[in-house]
Amino acid sequence: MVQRKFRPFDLEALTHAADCLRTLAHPVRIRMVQLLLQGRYTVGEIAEDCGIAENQASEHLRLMQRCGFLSSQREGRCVYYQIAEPHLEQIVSCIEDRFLANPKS
Amino acid sequence: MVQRKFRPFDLEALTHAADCLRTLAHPVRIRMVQLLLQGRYTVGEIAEDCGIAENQASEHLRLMQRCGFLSSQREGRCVYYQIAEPHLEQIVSCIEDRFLANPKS
DNA sequence: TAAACATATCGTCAACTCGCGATATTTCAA
DNA sequence: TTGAAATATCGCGAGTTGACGATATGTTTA
Repeated sequence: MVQRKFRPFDLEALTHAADCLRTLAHPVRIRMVQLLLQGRYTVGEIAEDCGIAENQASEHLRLMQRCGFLSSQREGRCVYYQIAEPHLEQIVSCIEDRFLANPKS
Repeated sequence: MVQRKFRPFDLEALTHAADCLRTLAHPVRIRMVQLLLQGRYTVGEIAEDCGIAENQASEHLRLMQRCGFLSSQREGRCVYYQIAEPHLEQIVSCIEDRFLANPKS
């Protein structure tokens, strides 16, 4: 019976949320997160899965790392990326439920 | 023990999901959805809550209506907007959990 | 019908995004 | 130490987004 209190208009928090959402709002980046929810992968593996060039993959990954979604470690020549933001699973799950589950308009 | 089957790369579905996400990825539009989750409101009321001009509010509302998030009816001079996509509550709830609950970086 | 109100649309401009080729950096192997 | 592999960064150009003032449309009241 907890009435969700209606938040004040916190422009800064809303802007931060919007920035992070926008970071996710790209077909390739959603795909990358789906892949990385399965485990850690190198830039090359991710690029191949998404069918894009390595430099583009690197750029997308950098954006998502910058807003805290991903982290990376270098191992030898390769750099492994992985999910760093635990809420991503829930968020992507919502998106899958609505947009990627059963093809509806 | 259901291993979530790893989806094929469906560019069209991913693009649609990304388009809709991008529609939500704006501080004012997130706020509008939060407000409309409480009930239906007119353009003027929404504009005032968000602290923006009516024409801008109208534009934001149009974008969200176009991708199926909102619907509207005219009643007299006023136009009422409301949530049309049931999944929005869940999605915004995820976003609030992560970004709007307790102020963390 | 004219004026006022509520909303919608248009045009413009600055800012940002994306893809892409070129180049740089880091690491390993020969 | 030279070259190749893996990744990152840069610069450009086309396209998109957002804010905003101006104008248009639809509705009610005088």
